Amino acid sequence: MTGPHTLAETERQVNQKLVHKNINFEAMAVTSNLFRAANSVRNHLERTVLAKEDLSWTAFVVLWVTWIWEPIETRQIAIEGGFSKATLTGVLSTLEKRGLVSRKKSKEDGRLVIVELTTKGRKLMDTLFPAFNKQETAVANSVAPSKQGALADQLRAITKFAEGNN
Amino acid sequence: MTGPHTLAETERQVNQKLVHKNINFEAMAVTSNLFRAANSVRNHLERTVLAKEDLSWTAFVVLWVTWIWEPIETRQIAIEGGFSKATLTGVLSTLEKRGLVSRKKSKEDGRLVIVELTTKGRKLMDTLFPAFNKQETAVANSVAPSKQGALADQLRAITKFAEGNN
DNA sequence: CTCCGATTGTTTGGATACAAATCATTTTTA
DNA sequence: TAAAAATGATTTGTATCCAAACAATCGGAG
Repeated sequence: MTGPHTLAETERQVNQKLVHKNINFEAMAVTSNLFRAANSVRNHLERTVLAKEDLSWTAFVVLWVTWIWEPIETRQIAIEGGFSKATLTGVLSTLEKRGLVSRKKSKEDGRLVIVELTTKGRKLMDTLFPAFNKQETAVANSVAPSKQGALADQLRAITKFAEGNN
Repeated sequence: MTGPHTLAETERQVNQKLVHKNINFEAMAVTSNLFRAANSVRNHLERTVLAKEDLSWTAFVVLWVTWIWEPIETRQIAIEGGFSKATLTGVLSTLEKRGLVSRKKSKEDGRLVIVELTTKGRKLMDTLFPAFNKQETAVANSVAPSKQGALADQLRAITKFAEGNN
């Protein structure tokens, strides 16, 4: 009977439930739309770009970071990509099995593992990233190009705050 | 030796690697900062608000949606919360075991399951959500209050585009 | 030199999420 | 009305991710 609610309906209901509770609605709108946007964009990019190469989101991020920085130490990939060392180990093994990256031990420090793209991996990124960026462009153009720089700045500010350990 | 890179270093390296490839850097900045921001905010809220109640992110979203709309059908919780029915089934079972929500079959349609908060669940949300919203406010105030409405609008526009099946 | 603590990558165990198959119920079709 | 299709929640199997424990290595302090 009651189908999914429109955004407007939801906001009305939320208001009615919370109006007497001294809630900051504008802040709520910022964060909830932040999550919605990030999820939908990720799904969009996975669907339109990554699916046909059978790459998970994290696998793509690993390839991307490696592409930019290679040769790169694994710990740095994890930091740059924003996931744990444990996750990285698994993803790297998969990518290595598929012949897209190579691991080798560091000569200066036997604890470190150095990662590079293989020729195959580099060739993949040479075509994959432009396609990815084309979709990024389409997504970003949902807001006027003249406003995109400011939007990125605001998101940076939010990240900076949230990463400070409050 | 090479520590984690600053944002500025990363951008310089990316530019150098891609400058000859006709890449839209501004669009790239929008999406990458969107993901960074969403992740860090989610971690921040989990750490500062949800951890002490031992609630996962999804569990909190389920409680929130139910709180606003109860009594509510499960399929609607899944749509509103943005996750699959399968995921919801598991989370609901956990929350039910902890005495925070109750399930009952619909009388009009035996396939449907109706969810409500228990008194305990309602009491939890009465204190938990204001605390949550306080952190949302702190996060949102990373950008000037006068700009927050526009930011939310831009994020809505991005979501709308990315959800259209292109 | 030799311990001892720190650092790094991997393994292990458990949580989370989803697609596909399944079961129960309702609605539609003939 | 009886069979078939559709709908909804759950179960099952699988993939992803992380924290904590672990093994290997490094760098000092004595």
